[in-house]
Amino acid sequence: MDYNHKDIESRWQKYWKDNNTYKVDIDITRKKYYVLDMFPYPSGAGLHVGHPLGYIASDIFARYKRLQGYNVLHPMGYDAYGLPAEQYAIQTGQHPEVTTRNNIARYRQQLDKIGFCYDWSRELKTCDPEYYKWTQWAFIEMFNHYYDTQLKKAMPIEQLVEQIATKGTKGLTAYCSRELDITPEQWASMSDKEKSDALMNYRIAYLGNTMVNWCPKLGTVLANDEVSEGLSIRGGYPVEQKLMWQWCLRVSAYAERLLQGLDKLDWTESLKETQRNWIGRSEGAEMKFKVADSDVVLDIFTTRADTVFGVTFMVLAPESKYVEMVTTPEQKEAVEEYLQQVKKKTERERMIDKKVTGVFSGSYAVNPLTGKNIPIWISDYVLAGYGTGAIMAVPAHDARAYAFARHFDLPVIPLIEGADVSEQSFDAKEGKMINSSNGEFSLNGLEVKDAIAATKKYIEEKGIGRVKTNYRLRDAIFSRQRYWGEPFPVYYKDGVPQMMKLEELPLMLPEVDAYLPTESGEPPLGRAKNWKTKDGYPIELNTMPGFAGSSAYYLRYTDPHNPDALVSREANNYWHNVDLYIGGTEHATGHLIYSRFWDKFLYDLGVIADDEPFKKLINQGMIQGRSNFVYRIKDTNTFVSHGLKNDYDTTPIHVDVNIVSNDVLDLDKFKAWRPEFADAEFILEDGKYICGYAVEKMSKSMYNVVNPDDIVDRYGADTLRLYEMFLGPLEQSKPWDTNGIDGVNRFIKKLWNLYYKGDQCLVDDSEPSKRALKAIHTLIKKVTYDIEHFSYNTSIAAFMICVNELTADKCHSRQVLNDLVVVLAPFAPHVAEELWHSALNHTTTVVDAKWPVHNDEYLREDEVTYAVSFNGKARFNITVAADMPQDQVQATALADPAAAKWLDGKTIRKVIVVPRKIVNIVVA
RNA sequence: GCUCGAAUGGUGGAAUGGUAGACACGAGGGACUUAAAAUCCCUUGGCCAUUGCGGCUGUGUGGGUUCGAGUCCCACUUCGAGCACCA
Repeated sequence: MDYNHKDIESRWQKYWKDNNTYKVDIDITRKKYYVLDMFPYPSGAGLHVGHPLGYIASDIFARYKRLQGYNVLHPMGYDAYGLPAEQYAIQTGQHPEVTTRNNIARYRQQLDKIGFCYDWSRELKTCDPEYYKWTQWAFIEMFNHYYDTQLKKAMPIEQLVEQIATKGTKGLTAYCSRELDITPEQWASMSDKEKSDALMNYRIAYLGNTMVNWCPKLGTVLANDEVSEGLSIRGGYPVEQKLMWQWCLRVSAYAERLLQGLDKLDWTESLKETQRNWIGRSEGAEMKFKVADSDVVLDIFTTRADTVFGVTFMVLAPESKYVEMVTTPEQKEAVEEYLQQVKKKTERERMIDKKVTGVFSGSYAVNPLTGKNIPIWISDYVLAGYGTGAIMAVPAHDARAYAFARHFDLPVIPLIEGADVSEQSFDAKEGKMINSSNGEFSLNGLEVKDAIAATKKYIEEKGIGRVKTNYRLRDAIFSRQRYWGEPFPVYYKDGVPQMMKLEELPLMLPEVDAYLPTESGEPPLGRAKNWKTKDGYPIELNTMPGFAGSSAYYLRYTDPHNPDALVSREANNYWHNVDLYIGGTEHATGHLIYSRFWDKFLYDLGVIADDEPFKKLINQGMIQGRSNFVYRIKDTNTFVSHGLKNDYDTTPIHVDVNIVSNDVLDLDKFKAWRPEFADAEFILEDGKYICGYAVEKMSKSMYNVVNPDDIVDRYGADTLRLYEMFLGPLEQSKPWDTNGIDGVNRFIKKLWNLYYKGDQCLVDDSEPSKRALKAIHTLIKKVTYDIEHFSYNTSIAAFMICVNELTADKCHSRQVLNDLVVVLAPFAPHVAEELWHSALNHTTTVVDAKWPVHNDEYLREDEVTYAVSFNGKARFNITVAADMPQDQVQATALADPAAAKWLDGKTIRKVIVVPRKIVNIVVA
């Protein structure tokens, strides 16, 4: 029989399913290995060939590990909550659950065709109440904990309450939004509402009145990672800053641990760097500047404490709380006008508009080192959300302050020797300090680095300031004004938020009559009937954001049906965290930060055993589209082939890549493609119509989407799997080009035809030749190494070489095929399984076989050819016994008649023998 | 602007500091076939030679280290990614 992928693949997929071949359970006799893919959001468009790239890579690794004897957990599920389903629901009125369910069914169908070894009994969906019960639970736990800066971990809020009640807030070691000053007596007399408000300063999940990214078009707030350059990532709509009451997660409390944790992770440097940037640790000092003739003290943050002597003005963010305190009556009108002006601008306008704007507050601050008065300005170039929202401006050594000073004609005092500040500021942190002395304390002559340290020490001693580390990482805004998300397990009693009890969970997402905000502007849940507790208290109307459900899903897979816990201790102790995580880099500052945060929190609670979720992470590259073009001659219906298009005035038109093969257009299919092309005419070259091409994003509108189903149908899943891996290095982005798939398809056919001639199976028990043994053991060695290093493309090249060798050797040895099939099984499981049973007559599945170990014995050569070179230039070859010692190789090379020509009386300075490669003779 | 990564044939891409271009696509030539498809064989970085062996050159640019550099170091160019009024 000829190789028939349809028959083989459907048969084995059914077998695996019927026999639960890939179901795994805790087995303490075997070591575990956990391989995870970033689960997909099931979009309406289905999978294109780019999606399975990472899944195939992880599947290969999972199968490999299993063959090596590990108990491999390899699950799959769906990130089912999300905006597209909701927007579709708004347009059509169809319940998002219905569209989500349909999309999931289609995804599953597509995935099943590719032959993955997922344990589907562990499948999960984030919108499943049995799952989101534990998302809600984690939120409640976050509400009930604070972050202790001394112990560096989350602690129960009751402990904090007790401390405040007995000792007040003085000396608390709790990470907080702002420092409070409450005595035990005051605490005792506070109302429930006041206490609740106070505690919101400490809770890890808290209700905060914070500046948020509000996207009017989407009608919801967005997290920082969902916004780029002032536009929403989804949709690209403008985002404005707005003060709103929102649920937040105190991710910033974990900034240092999130940063430190990166060091021990096996992730790519670039991804770790991205996270480091995002966390944005910066060491500096917080300093106090008294306001002249007032009790107000400005706290500012600076990384350049050394430049205090050059401060010529102060700047406050327009949103800063200080603005009100320092504005003088004379300046009130001007300040208010400026604040109005700033407010009108969107975040994006504020960023794009590089014009220097600002207004004088009327007040002066006192430089703590010089005692001089310096004006306090207000400008939107200072951000309210970073540091203290107030800065000391040193125009000589900061570009933004310089621009500001020049615009408003403020003085510039250079502090570094030789720095020319007549045209621009000198921002570099190097050079010797000048102009920096007040008689008592001097930095003059010091290097910048030493000056920073000296100043920090001095201001701490004098109580003017303190060393402070700031982070750019902000708390995560956790509320979304949407329908299709997890409801908050929160209700309000006299305006005080209360958490539901665990036994009341899951709090099910209610039905609504429409998915839009209510007329009064409440979120869609405002439409739900009886959205209150049984005691009649109103329930929170916001829902949770997308990252809520994806933050701990990897834990749930290890114990997916547990009704009593997110994950049992037993399951967690066995499966631990993810050994290998594969997914796109687009989640670098979103999911991968939140998940680490969530994990660390659960670790603090003692619920799980590891303080990092993903030990090793591989980012597969994006598969881009490869679009094809036809060239229509202007105002005609005639199309000219790519090579001749320059002779005409043409317009390029995208053409469906599925009717193009090797850039040659199928003319009949083109005419049938769209009615307006039915009577198209063509100008051909060499009898063919050659299309142009370009690499673009894979998308419907470019007609360059390739559906994996079509590939599987035509070539088979094994070919698809091999080809996706053969395209290039896993981590690299590359365009999908169906040209070339014939190569790997031919490989499978060659393999098949090596062992089958018609119906006759050629496998025999003959002793394999030396050549065959060398071929197969080279393969085993190479593939083992390559899988460990995720270099799948070179593995596949190794398979091709091996099969070519075996074909040339006419090797039908059972022993050789046995090893070949096992190492092939991770890559092309269906054809491997078929050969395993039909050709080798095994009764177990290849899945349970044992990974072979290569034997160096077979790789050893009898003779080795060395290239003999003189001064690095290759001249001739010598062939000697493989085990000849190096000095003899040298002697042989020098004694060769060909050497005489090059030696020719010259002095030999050195002879270098590189084992099995080169003999280099250095002559002078 | 700062940080990170990349640059190799017509194309995708191989090369622990050791004969650059594995493997595959495409292209050209040939075999089989009435023909096509499929399959198989040969050639395929460039230039020169091709009655022979072969010779020269070549991994974005310019330097350096080394017996020897695609690989290491320095400077530059281009492209990609991340961050970006973060004080």
